[in-house]
Amino acid sequence: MARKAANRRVGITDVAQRAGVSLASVSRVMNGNFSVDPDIAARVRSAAAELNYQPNAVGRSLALGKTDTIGVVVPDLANPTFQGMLRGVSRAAAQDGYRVLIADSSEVSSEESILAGEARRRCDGVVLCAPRMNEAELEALLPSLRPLVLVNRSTADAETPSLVVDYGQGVQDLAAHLVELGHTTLAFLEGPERSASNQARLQGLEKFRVDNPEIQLTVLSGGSSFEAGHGSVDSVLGTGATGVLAFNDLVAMGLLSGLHERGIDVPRQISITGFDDIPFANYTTPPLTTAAVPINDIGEQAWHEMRRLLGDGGDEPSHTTFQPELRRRGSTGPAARPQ
Amino acid sequence: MARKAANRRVGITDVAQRAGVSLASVSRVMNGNFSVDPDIAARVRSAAAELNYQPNAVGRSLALGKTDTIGVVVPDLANPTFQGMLRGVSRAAAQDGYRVLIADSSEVSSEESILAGEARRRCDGVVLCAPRMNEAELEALLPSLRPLVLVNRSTADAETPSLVVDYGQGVQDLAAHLVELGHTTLAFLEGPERSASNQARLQGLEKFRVDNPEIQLTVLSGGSSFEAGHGSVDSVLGTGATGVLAFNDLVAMGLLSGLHERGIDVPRQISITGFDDIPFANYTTPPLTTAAVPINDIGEQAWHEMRRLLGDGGDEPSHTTFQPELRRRGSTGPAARPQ
DNA sequence: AAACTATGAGAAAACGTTTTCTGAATTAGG
DNA sequence: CCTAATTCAGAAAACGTTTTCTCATAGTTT
Repeated sequence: MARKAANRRVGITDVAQRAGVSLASVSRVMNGNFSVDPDIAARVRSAAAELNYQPNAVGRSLALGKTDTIGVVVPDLANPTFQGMLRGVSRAAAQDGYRVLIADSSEVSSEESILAGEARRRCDGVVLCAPRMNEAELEALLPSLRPLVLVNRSTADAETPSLVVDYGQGVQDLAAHLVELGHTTLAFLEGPERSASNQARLQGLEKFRVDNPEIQLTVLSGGSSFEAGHGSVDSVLGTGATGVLAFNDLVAMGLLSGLHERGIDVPRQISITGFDDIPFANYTTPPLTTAAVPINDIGEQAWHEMRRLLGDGGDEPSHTTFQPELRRRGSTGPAARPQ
Repeated sequence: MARKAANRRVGITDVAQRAGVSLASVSRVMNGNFSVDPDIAARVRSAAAELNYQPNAVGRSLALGKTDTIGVVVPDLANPTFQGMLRGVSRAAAQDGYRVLIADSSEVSSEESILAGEARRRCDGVVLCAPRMNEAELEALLPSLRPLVLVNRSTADAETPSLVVDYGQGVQDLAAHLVELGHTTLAFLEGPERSASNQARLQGLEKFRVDNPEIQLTVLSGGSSFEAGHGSVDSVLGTGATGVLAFNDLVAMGLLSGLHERGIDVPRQISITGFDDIPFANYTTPPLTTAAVPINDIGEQAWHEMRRLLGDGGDEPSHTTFQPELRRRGSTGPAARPQ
């Protein structure tokens, strides 16, 4: 059959021609902006329907100077935390008719700035979640990314809103919970060294040390994945700790699994805490005691900040801090009596 | 300070002016397309650098007639399966310099067609994952979405590539596995009735029934979430089945958790199988026996099909079927001897 | 040395919209 | 009944690029 013909996409011009009116009128009808003769409106509408006219978004964006799209940069799409954030942003933005372009830096922090820049050029704004990017680079990039909302990261610049989690407080709450249960020897399985949120946890633990000089606390290098936790069994056991603060739920689950394989009972012999309260933290055996981070809300808030930036920009940019909430579950229990 | 000034974004015109050349030359230099006098090139480059020129992607897209972006429509961003698919597409597309716009229909199937249409208008193509959309609607929508790649769904139209999973075979493999373990009374906890993949499973089980007339198989209505599984404990126990085929891993995990609360031992008293092999299926206690769906690969393949569609379109559109792979793990075991 | 061919820079058209501006018609007011 | 104000359709400019086309210049060839 004829395949070459009618190949060109139908544009506003075709509709105008068919309806016997001008481009301007078609545009007006389609956007319902100005009053236009009902007769013309009807003609345009039917012409558009007959031709199955779909307005071209790119042309529209160019004329309007906006894309109704924001970019979200995340370090790793496989990580439940960032998935949750993305989902929160996406749903909230959709409510206001905005779409989300994703940029997954695949944990390659050198890519982050490039991706963020590219996203910004295609979108009206960027939500940046780049825990590993160093401060100087971020500072330099900042102006060219605006409107920008930072997640899990703050900056000297007061103009850009940021949503951060009080990891320091959260880890102190978890440690206090363990102490309360009678644990006196703790270990912290730390995350990626350069990660901002890892630093925050370390600072929190420093404070904890000052407040609880009698408690022994060892810091172990680890990572942020299930595998990192799974591989840390030996070093954890080496410390003799009865309470382990894992960097996050993923690590805790890995550790849990590793200890299980060794026949070590959790929480009877060792108590474990996670961080984040990812959806599955509740479903491990035993369920994970953790510090819950309202990650969906954070994503939603990130959008709200962005919307403010895109709109009038009325109020001051806000710098919200979210307090993690302790969830006591089965993975922590009373310390075993020193035999 | 001066804030109103220098407000306008710097465009190609500014660069041309500063370098003392024409727009055309700037464009040529920026894209490195044609040979251009080294002296001019240098002038342009330094001008661009001084002004910190960032080419406007929308203008570029309009001129080029392409956005280097594809849309991905998923029913639920909270579902690990779709997360995996999205990630696969996103990473593969990024390799080829493409970006992904996400459209989360939040399980509202009436939104799917609208979202898909909107995504298409903003992008060069659409990867559609809409298990609930009815056949007629899909068929009607098809032409306006092209280039289109269907995931987990096929259509009469041979032109649009599709990536499907052989759920029928997978569920038969799982059932056979249970039979092999000595189970004679099975239950299938079905998913959303209208879901295409649920239908495929039911068909597979019909075949299984024919092949194994001696096995008793009850179909129970359920859902696709953890909660659905968790809430099905009673109806499952009511069937007296010793082997349960859950719609997917999420449902299986919910069921597992519910049975655990009731003090029912898995797999000693009841064996459970999932479907998909989501990342956490391996980390439950006991780990889930399941039919592994290579969801990341599917996403990657979806991109490859899309790339073909966007490119020369050389070969025939392919309709790939992925075979789930049985993963024997701890949640299934020998049937208890009838006392 | 003259004519012809590369080479490459600039002017202008194109992409598909929205919106300002212009001008004609219609209505209201004096 | 005529002028002024108002409404609304169409022409044209604008958004920011890329690319075709035109033309001048420099380089080759006879």
